[in-house]
Order: sequence, then C-alpha cells, then structure tokens
Amino acid sequence: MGIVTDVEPVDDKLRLARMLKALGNPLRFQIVEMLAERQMCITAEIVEMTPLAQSTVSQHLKVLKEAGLIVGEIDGPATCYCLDNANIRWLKEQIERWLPGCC
Amino acid sequence: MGIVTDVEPVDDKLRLARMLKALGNPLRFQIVEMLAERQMCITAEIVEMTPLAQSTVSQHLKVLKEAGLIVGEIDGPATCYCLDNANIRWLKEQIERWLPGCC
DNA sequence: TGGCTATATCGTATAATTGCGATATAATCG
DNA sequence: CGATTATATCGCAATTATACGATATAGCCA
Repeated sequence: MGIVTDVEPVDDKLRLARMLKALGNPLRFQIVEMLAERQMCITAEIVEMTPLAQSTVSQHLKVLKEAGLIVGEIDGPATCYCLDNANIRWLKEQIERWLPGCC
Repeated sequence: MGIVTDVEPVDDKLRLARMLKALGNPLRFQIVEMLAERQMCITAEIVEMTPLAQSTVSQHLKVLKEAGLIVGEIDGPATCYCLDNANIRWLKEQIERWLPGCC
C-alpha cells in the first residue's frame, strides 16, 4: 500500500451532493443569499422575508445547517445565523475545478 | 422607465435551482461526470455503471435533460447522451460569481 | 413486413420533501 | 418563579422523488 493523493473520496461527493441538493430549493438558495448580504440574521428576520410559517423556515434552516452551508449561534433568546464561509468556499472550489475537460 | 442591466431574473434563479437540484442526487452527479470523461454514452452504458434498473436510469436522464445539463441525440436504435456544455458553463459561471462578498 | 435491439413511458409502491398548526424548549426580564 | 420572546421540534397532510416491472415506441436489418 502506498500514499494515494488526488483522489476524491466518496464522502466528498456525498457532501457536495448534499450541499447542491440543499441549494436546489429556491427558498433555501434565497436564504443563503440573504445571509451573504446581511452577514447575519436571526430567524425572525428570515421568516419576515418569506411568505411561509416560522416552523417551515426553521426546517429549511436545519437543512442548510446540516448541509454545512450555514451555522447558527444562540444569541440570547434568538438564534443568529451566518454563512459557513469555509464550507461555501470549499463548495465553490469543487464546482470551479469540476469537469475540467469540458466547457 | 429606463434600460435595466445587471439584474438576475427570477427565471435564472429557478433555472439555477433546477440544475442544482438535479445535481444534488449522487447518481445523477455521477452520470454527468461519466459523460464528461467519455464525451458521450448511450443509455445502456450508463445503466451498466449503475446497480439500478434501466427504467430508473432513464428517469434520471430525463431529469438531467430537463435541467439542461445533458442532451440526448437519437443514434440508430439507441440514444446518445452528452453534456450540454453551454449550460454547464453557464452554471459554473453562476456559481463562480455567486456570493462575491463572502468567502 | 416481422423480429430484434435500445429506450422511453406507464402504473404503482414506497420513501422523502414540503408545508402547516400546535407544542416544547431555552433564554431573558420583572 | 412566572411571563414573555424567539426557536425548534412534533404530528400530520399533501406533494414530489425514487425505484421497479411491464409495456410501448422507434430504428434497424433480414
């Protein structure tokens, strides 16, 4: 057995797929964009932006969090969300170097 | 009213979300990568790669086609699939210039 | 035309997603 | 401690996604 480099572990593929799936919902995509603009938002601010119920938005936030796209920090009685910049950078790098042969 | 530029129409967001959602399935992501490597494949070759039934793969191909990621051309009794390079380039550009403020 | 090959589509079952209202949790303040 | 505020989670309905086998379609060749 030797040292193997330049492999894309299966876990990375699943991690990427999970992120893409999370972003594949228009509302969640919009939430991420909102967080990019405002740096951070509490749940209530995000709920205000949408026509949906608070519980629904909370579920979407959970999906984004589990995909690693956002992080939530408890701030008093509220939760303050912001982007997980490291992971989003990773995602963008994956896409940039994706399919180098084509396009 | 004046000329408006630099706007991202809602349709573009939905188009992007649809692509991301399509790629958010690990099998479909893998099919796209296979097509990038082999330039083109007929359905049977893609089916061979997977543990799934032919009808299931055909449905996934339909999703990828409707998202604009691949195109299928009838070639004799078979269908020859290849990447939709223009659309994939568009997708990659969208992601590259996405969230310029962060990361 | 008839049979063969390759795909697509149909019908259906199961699982996952999406949405809501209701309820639980957790921090803050009087 | 009890009330208030902000979120998260639960339970449920409706929709969508995923998978399969069976069947239809479409091109090709004898």
